[in-house]
Amino acid sequence: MGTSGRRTVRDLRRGNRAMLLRALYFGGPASRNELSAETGLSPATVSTMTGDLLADNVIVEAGQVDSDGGRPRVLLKVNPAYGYAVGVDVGETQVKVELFDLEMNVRARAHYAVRSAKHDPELVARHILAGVDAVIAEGEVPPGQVLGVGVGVPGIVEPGGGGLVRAKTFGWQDVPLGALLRAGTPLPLFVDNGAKTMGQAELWFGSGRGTRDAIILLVGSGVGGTVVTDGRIYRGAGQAAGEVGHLKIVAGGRECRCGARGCLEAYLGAEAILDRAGVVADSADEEAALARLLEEGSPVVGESVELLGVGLSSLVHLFNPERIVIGGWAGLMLGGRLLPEIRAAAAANTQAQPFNPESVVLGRLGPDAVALGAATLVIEPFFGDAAFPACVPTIA
Amino acid sequence: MGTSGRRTVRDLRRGNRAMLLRALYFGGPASRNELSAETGLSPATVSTMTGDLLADNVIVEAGQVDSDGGRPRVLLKVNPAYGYAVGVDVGETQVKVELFDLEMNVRARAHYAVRSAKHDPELVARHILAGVDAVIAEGEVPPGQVLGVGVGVPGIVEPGGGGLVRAKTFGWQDVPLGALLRAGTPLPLFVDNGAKTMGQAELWFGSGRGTRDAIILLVGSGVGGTVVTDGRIYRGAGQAAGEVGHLKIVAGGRECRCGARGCLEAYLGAEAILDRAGVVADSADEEAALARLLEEGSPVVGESVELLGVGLSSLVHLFNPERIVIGGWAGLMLGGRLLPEIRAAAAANTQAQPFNPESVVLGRLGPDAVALGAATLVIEPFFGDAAFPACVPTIA
DNA sequence: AGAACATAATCTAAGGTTCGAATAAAGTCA
DNA sequence: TGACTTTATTCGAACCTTAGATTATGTTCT
Repeated sequence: MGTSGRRTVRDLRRGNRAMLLRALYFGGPASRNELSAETGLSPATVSTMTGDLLADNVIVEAGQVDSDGGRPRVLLKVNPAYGYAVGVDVGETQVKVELFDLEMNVRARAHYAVRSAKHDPELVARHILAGVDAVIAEGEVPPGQVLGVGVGVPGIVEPGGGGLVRAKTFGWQDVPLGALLRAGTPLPLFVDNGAKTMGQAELWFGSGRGTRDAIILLVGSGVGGTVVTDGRIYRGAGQAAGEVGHLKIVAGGRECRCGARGCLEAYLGAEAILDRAGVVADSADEEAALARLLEEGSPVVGESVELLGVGLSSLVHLFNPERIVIGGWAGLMLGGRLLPEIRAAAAANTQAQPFNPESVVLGRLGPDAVALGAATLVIEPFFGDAAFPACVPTIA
Repeated sequence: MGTSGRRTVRDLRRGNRAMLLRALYFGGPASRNELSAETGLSPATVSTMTGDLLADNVIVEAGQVDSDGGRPRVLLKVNPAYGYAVGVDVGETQVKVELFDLEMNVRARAHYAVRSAKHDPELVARHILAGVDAVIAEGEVPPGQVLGVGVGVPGIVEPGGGGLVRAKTFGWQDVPLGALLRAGTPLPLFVDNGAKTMGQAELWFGSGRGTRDAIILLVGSGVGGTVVTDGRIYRGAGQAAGEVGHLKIVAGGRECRCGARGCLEAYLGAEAILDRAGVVADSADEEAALARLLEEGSPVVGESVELLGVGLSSLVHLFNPERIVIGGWAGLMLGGRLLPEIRAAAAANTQAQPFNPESVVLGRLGPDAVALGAATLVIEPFFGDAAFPACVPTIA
């Protein structure tokens, strides 16, 4: 089984081109010589290939480096203005739309507040579409240069390319977001879980950079996650893998908003922590309330750290990751003060296999990472290996 | 990052050859035409390639199928006598050595009883080496046709190709099994965790066949597991992924023999179940004792099913597998009577994402699967994609 | 200033691969 | 026996990468 792999010589070239582009994108500006060493391709191949890429305007020259006795190397880099990607973050309280160039500089932003608890799908779709138009106009991007729109949403996106979203806690039950957006724009569309887009952002540009096997935890109001295996986000058979929030840590424990018992999310998101501490807070006030709890040194905080350690230990035993990144606003708040304690709790529960506590680190990207990661969905196919079509499908 | 993928045209051919071989190995006898359809290669390529393979004696003709009005198709299959693989199962009570042909028929067997609780590494190595010689002699295999020896051991095999084994519960602490064996045979050696070799056996020939994303649980005296992602066993950054036995299901719960608390293995292996029921049993009597417990309908059994359901639910949320296979003697004993209850328990805890209870199935291979799977380690490189060197490293 | 040297990039010829189209092979059926 | 069908092979064309030679563009020594 597995009819994967390249077949013909032209696939070979496509793959090598993607590899070169990847090396250039993640390896910063580099000379043709360095590219040759990095990719294993011969200098001749690199030369012809970069020639093509320059002609296609995908890459540009980026100055040259002083020589030490020979012809100076001219540096190449991906052309940031070759194309642009729109990233959308559909959150609890707002819809954020951002336009990025290929270097992931933000060129334009648009925000739309959403009255909390009410997330009318059609309204959200209208916000997104309006935002896309707005940022493209504001960014003064030539039409035709927008490569696509990536959307990070709560919940699970069903496989199949329809962009059907199931997010019980968000009030969405089989919402055809993909179809709603498809009707409003001709641009390529990608819809994925927001925790995964954030994970991809941390993987590409943040604390997960350079790892092949990692886990990125998103601890906000709830708990989400991203599993990285062999350098790519693992999505499982039905695009639903990595739902760390519903990892069970206490059999028969607290009831989770998903309906089951003992989920990590029933103990660990900001909502759960505050609830356990007996604090009543609106979702807008959660941040301040959690900060207060931390300040007071509530015993609930200590328990949360212990329980997080238990969860991390499960993840370590199952995935044996090279690194674990804790992100999300609540995760960063907790980890910012208590990272040593978190590491210790994870280590105490991890006896059956080697574990380096320092492999647990904090995320480096802020809360904007969801939109940033969503935008990476758009450009991933360009750099991605066509032999691995495991990325999010385009909305048909 | 990721300098993977094919580079040159010759790699292309190697990859296509492997793909063809894989199609032939798992797709049973097939005609050239079917192979062309299966692999996507043109008939011309299949023809030249099969020509090579026939000349190399890797494949053979396997009769022909009656035509319905045209030239009959001649069937091809992998030549079972092209080479042989030895599989070794290092268990608690014995060392099992078996010789397989490429069709995985057993050609010879050798067993060595080990006094329980005492697993002197050098003695085990001597048993293995003696067994290898014995089965090769008994199987009357021409020397030079043995492709290698695969060994399934308890515990974790460190990465790096040294075959260093850490198995706390087995009494092994950094045992250089690879080196011990290397000193006694020139054959290619592969050492891997026994739960993973069993998993590979179920994946290739048993209940996991045909899946790309699966989890295979080995419930015996303890609990082990195998995670299959994208059709291959996932090993993580340090070859230690898939340690399902130490997934935590009760924070702060029962102490596990690994030293931590609340592990699945502290509740679910035969040893733990009997212990929880207050039954004292030697490892040789475990099987009968567990059967008795089941017969009596002890409440501990019901609890075990519930806890297994919790564990399965965690696995589903994290991996979103297409299938979960329950294997191992205790798993089969439990599942043989209580599969519906296990499925129900898993479903009850899985609210946050789609879950088909019938994706939980029982293993189809008996306890011999560990040795069988160990033998697959030997032949995997032949069929494996060279672009994915993620398999167990050869012992240097 | 000019020659010698060093490193980077490109060009050319060669070897290897898959593919499409034409051709050969081996049957069935009327 | 001859027409038809289906399977397998052969051959030339189109591409791709590479090694080695060549060209380009510096530095450094005399």
